[in-house]
Amino acid sequence: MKQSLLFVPTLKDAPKDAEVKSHKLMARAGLIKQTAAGIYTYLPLGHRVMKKIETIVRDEHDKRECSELLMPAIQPRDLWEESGRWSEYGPELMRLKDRKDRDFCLGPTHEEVITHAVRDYINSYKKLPLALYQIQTKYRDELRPRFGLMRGREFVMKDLYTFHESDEDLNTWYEKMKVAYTDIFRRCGLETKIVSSDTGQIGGKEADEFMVMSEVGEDTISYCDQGSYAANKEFSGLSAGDKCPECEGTIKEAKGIEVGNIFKLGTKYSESMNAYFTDREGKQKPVLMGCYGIGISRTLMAAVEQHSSDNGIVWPSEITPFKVHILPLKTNDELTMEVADSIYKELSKTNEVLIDDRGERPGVKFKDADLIGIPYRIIIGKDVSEGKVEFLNRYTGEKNLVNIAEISGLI
RNA sequence: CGGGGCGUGGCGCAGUCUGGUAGCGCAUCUGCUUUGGGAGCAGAGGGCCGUAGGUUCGAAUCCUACCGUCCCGACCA
Repeated sequence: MKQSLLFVPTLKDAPKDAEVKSHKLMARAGLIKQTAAGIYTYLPLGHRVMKKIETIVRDEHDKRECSELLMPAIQPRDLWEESGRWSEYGPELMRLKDRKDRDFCLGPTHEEVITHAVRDYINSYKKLPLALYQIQTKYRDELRPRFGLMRGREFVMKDLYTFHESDEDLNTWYEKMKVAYTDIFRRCGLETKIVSSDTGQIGGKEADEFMVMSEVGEDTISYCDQGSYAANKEFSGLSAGDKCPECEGTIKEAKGIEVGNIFKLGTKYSESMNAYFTDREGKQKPVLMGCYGIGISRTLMAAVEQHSSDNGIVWPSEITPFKVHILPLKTNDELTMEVADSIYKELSKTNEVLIDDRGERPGVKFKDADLIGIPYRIIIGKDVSEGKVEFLNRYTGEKNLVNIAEISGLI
């Protein structure tokens, strides 16, 4: 891809309303642009990374026999009356009316819609289990949107819903998805800590959150310095210095970004919304449900927060918008452009390559490239006349002058 | 929703206290010179000063209301 055609509006100065590092960088690197409070446009580079994250999410779900579907963002009031949440949810629910004055809401989550979608079909234990997910834009009219993509009023989320005939089966899937989530975040370059949590507004029995340790996190995690115990401080009530409830260790505290959560919903929605099936004994039972969320846009932000300095991002390999960045320093030099073009064509056969074809000065190109954060950089400069270009590995910081012919072997 | 900021060309800001009709840096356009870390010189274009009222001969500046936005706190992927 030619950089001149990609639309990467980089900024020298961060917009003044950006506070945390990742927000500043995402604005400066031309990944996102704020449209309203808590509402953002994903520019081409940001969008590419989002798609990479979504690809990983789809891969890890599909291989565990989950099926993707797509539900509406606009949801009718009736379904929310059935679950009781039209009145329970409060002002966070974005409500609107159609021209006939009927009530709707913009979905903050999809338990109602998914239950409605499957309840007529799931009439027997033979139809279970079932696992359905979507990647979709969610709406929550937050009291206070915050920190760029960290807490938006509109955000992209993956939500999975599972349906079971027994607790054992729900537990099996719950554990299976726990592993899937850890894998997903690891592939996104994020190490997560699993902490047990309250079930909150969604309701249900048991829940775990996936936290990325970070200074800018909104949650405080109480964790054991020796064992594996970790919980959201808000619910556990444990503070730094307390004894671990599971072993001899001592509790410590850290800030975390919640990038995912999983819930055992039980029968909250199946009972209220009449999703019953006939079990092996011929009895009518409410179907057991689980739900599992991943904040896709928040994961994007967490990745930037973790993999950056003040000068720019260094993308984890699986979610980088491009793998290779070619910088021809003199765009008006024939040899430079010839070499740049041939390397570009060669590498593009098997890689995503961005070439900075703009007529900018070297300094501008370097600064922008640092910001944008593509892991491998090929600089075509002075030594091109001797058949050499510079190869920079941004993970290691290693810079080498290499023969043009050797380039493809290094990627 | 309470407390505190901020709103002036695309971005970052000065000017507001003490009213006199808008300025700086970057960016943009033209020309020349430059070309390995956000170039130099010369010239040019671009602003309902958040909105609406009010005070005044005169308002970016003073008063009132509203809107937007950010931060801190109470709720949440």
